[in-house]
Amino acid sequence: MSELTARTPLSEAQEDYLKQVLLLGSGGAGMGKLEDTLAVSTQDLADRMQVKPASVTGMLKKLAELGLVEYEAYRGVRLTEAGYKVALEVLRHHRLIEAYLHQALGYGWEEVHAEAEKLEHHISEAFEQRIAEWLGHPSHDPHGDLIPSAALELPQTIPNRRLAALQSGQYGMVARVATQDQDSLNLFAHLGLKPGAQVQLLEHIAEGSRVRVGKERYLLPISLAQVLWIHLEGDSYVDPI
Amino acid sequence: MSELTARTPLSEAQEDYLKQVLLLGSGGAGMGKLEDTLAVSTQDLADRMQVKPASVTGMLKKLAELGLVEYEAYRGVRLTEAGYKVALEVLRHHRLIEAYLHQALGYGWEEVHAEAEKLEHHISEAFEQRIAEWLGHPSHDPHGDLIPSAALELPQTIPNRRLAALQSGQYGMVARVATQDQDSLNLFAHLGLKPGAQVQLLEHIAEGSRVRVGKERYLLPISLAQVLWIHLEGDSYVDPI
DNA sequence: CAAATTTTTTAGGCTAGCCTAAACTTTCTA
DNA sequence: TAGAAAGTTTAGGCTAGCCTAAAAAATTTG
Repeated sequence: MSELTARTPLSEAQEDYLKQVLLLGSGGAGMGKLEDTLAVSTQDLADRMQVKPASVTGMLKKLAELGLVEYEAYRGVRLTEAGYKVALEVLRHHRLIEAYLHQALGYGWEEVHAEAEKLEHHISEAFEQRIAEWLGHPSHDPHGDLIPSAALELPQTIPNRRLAALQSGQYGMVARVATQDQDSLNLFAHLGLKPGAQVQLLEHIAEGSRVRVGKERYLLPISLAQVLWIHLEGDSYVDPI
Repeated sequence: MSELTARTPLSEAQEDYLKQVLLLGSGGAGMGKLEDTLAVSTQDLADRMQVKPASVTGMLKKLAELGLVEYEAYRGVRLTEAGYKVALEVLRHHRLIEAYLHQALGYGWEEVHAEAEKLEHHISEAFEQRIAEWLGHPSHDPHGDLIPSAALELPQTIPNRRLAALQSGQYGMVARVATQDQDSLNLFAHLGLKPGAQVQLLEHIAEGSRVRVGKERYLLPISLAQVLWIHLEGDSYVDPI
């Protein structure tokens, strides 16, 4: 209805806002269809964009005029079909770049986010295509996040669980490390907790979650246990201590 | 004397201005030491930057305050030591990216300029290092331009000659294709006139320069003959017609 | 060497995106 | 359900980088 499909190229800031509306609206979990997304509050956007709420309001009005979001005062914002496509495009760039840096240039999986964040707005479709081909059209980036397809669609996501929601004894495979905080990423990398790693929940205590990774046992603060998504495989007995 | 070595990160526009001061100040030829560069006029910069002279004046004043250029009203501008380093860094990024796109991702040598132009300001030192390593620390980009070393030094350049300055019968190897105009690049690529190609000058006529490339004969407009730099190898007889 | 031409500068404006402070809703809670 | 807290908007400002028009300086030329 309201899409002005007229394509004046978007600014970096505009693309970032759209991306964050998508990420915030999809909840922590996978990322369903557009219909499943939630409205996002100005405040949440302000936090993510490291910007004051007043600045967000201004940008949302602009994006609404462009037909990229539906914005209703005090009731949050959500993407239109057009805005959704833009957001997915940016996300595809980001995640393809991460995968490429990791696999082609030997970056550590915990290092790729920052570099991709800068590059995602500046690569051409040709570049996107070439690295996608080089990578063999991967479905996931090095953090375990889904990469939107070239047609800008997201495959259905397998339901995983946060480590914080596991029960004592359950184990599984790290499916996603859903944080962008560099310190957290470094810590996860140091502990070997990257996508694909086996991990077992020992117990939840007040300070966090005790886990076993290989022969090591660690205590993960709650905030970290919240961003580690586990693909469950079963239960098992664990030797005490 | 006047360098404020304080490193507030430069804007994209500032980096571009510095790069153009370097390129314009070095004349068409190689690119000597800083001492050998000429002062560059506001007008020339305006042409290159696709901007009005008044805008250039403003930027030059800012760069002068930052200690990156020496600027004297009506007498042009030249880089300071600090500005020279910045310009070389940008140039290194640009040319390494060109080489990488060509060699690692299969871009045509005539396609790489535009993509590199966008990326050069957005890559980290880590990225620079990794692609330089992947490439084996190349000395030239796909257009035959010198790549500044990691220490930001330029090796001495071998004296070549413009095609337009060759005499009938002389032949040699294309050393550099010194244009950024996409149409010209496409034409050169179409004719096989890329760095490394053998070419012979048949004769200069009013409309341009007649050349032989392999078994083909072409007429190059003067403007194109001016940007094709040839490494001379000798003379030889050519069949008429 | 003075007049014409070119180049450069000044002055005033514009847009994008951010800011703060203050004024407003709306929502939560006792 | 009233008052407090949270969230949102308005209004006015700032910087970067560009613009135009007109003034001023330098250079070229007859």
